[in-house]
Order: sequence, then C-alpha cells, then structure tokens
Amino acid sequence: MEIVRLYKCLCDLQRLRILNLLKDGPLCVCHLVEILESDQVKISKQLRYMKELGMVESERRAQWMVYRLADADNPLLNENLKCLQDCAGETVRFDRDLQERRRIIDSLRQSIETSPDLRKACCLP
Amino acid sequence: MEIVRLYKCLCDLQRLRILNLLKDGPLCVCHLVEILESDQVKISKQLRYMKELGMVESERRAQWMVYRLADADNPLLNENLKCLQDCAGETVRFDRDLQERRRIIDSLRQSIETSPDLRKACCLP
DNA sequence: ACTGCATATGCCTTCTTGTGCATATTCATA
DNA sequence: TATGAATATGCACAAGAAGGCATATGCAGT
Repeated sequence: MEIVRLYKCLCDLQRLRILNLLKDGPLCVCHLVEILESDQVKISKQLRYMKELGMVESERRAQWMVYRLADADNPLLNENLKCLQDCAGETVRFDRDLQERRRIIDSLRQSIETSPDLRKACCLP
Repeated sequence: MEIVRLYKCLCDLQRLRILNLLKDGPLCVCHLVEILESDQVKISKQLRYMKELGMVESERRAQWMVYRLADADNPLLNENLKCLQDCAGETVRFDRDLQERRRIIDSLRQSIETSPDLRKACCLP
C-alpha cells in the first residue's frame, strides 16, 4: 500500500470514522450509514473512493455489500487507527461510533435469537 | 493539532518530503528548493499551506525565511515521519533528501570556514 | 535612493473531492 | 416475471488544491 494513498484516505473525517469502524471488523453499508448518521449515496461513494485507493475490499453477501480493510495487518495503518482513541477532542466521536456499532449488532443478534426467520433479512455473517 | 489537518499535510509527496527534512531541523526556503529540485514559488506555496494547517512555523532571519515544525514533539507526527524511513519503495527518496541536506549544509559550513566573509551571505544560523 | 537577492502573493487554469438528485443494478422472494 | 430492499452509478455543480506566470514585498549593501 503506497504511503500517500494511505494518508489520502485518512485526511477526511468521514473516512477516518469508517476506517475506525472497519478496524473492529467488516460491516455492510447499511450499518455504516446508520452509525455515521449519513446517507447511502455519500457512504457508497466514500467506500468506492477508498476502494480505488486500495484501502478497503468488498464482498457481496446476498443483497448486502460487506466492506473490510484491505490490509488489516498494515502496521502504519494500525498505528494511526490506534491513535484515534487517544486523540482528545475527536475521541468522543470515534469511541461513540464503536459503541453504536456494538449496540446495533447486539440488537440484531438478539432479534434473530427470538425470531429466527429474521435470519434471512439480516446482513450478519 | 487537529488530526485531520495533520493527515491533509501528510497526503502529498512533496509535503511529506518537506516534513521529513524539517524533522532533522529548521531549513530556509532556498535549501528546500535545492533539495527537492523544485522551484521557489511551488515550495513557498506548499509552506504557506502547511502553515495554514498549523504544521510549520516560520521566522525571518535577514533575507531568509527559516521554517520549522510547529509541534516537533507531536507523537502522532513523529511516529509517521519515523515510518518514512521504513517504507520500502519511497525510502530511497526520503533518505536521499536527508543526505542531500547534510551535503549542502556541510559544504556551506566549509565555505564559511575558509572565507568568513561568506558568513553574511549565508542563511545558516 | 538604487540594486540584487530571497521570498511571498495574485490571477488564471486545471484537476480533484464532496455533495445532491435522479436513476440503474443486483439480489431475494412472491 | 414483478416487486421491494440494498447498493451503485451518472450527471451537474461548488469547493478545494496545485501549477504557471507575472509581479510584489522585505531586507542588505552600495
């Protein structure tokens, strides 16, 4: 991964938040939209841009597209993503994004346990 | 220093090379121009941009402008600049920039030792 | 005051990025 | 094959960023 491409991906707040979320594992577009409180077109376009930069990969699962970090082991990327948690000021948002992520996914899992038919209508792996 | 501003500064190769050079200490514009084999207007404009982002500071010394990192102790910045040396591919250039820097400054110091009048026509501190 | 050197600025153009709106594509299901 | 849900794409536009060229500013020495 070319270093300037990496920084081009990091130099926008929305993309930073996306990377921060993907660091914890793959996510589908609809969850990103919900967590970032944005709209589908914006997020899709950011994801395409990040894909062109080689930072994320996507995989279709039924009607959902699941995105993940293309090189989750890249030390420079990880070092920078780790720093998001330490960065005062912005921290609140990055932490809150991760909490929101857990909340959404946990709630999805619970719904499925109680009514297994939801399984089909769910983008969880 | 806001994190997105930092990355905006890192996401361009020329700016990366400038930061890499300033990491070793302050430099005046003419040396940056020489080392980067660029022209004065381009470098001046990049420096202004970096200054607006709060990444560098400048100080006039006679007819020269000396630029330095605004926050040389910023851990996130230093971590990233340190990585430049490890990044295969680009490494050659970043290393060569630093060598060129030493070459120019050493040669300046030597000239001054042999003919001290040059002292006035030199941007060394 | 005039000259020369180092540096900065203004204007114009081009490329890139971000956004909005409408629409297309893909898949699952009926 | 028609429908709905999730996602992607095309087009038009505004803002930001980079380069080219000319010119202005600031300082030192005469």
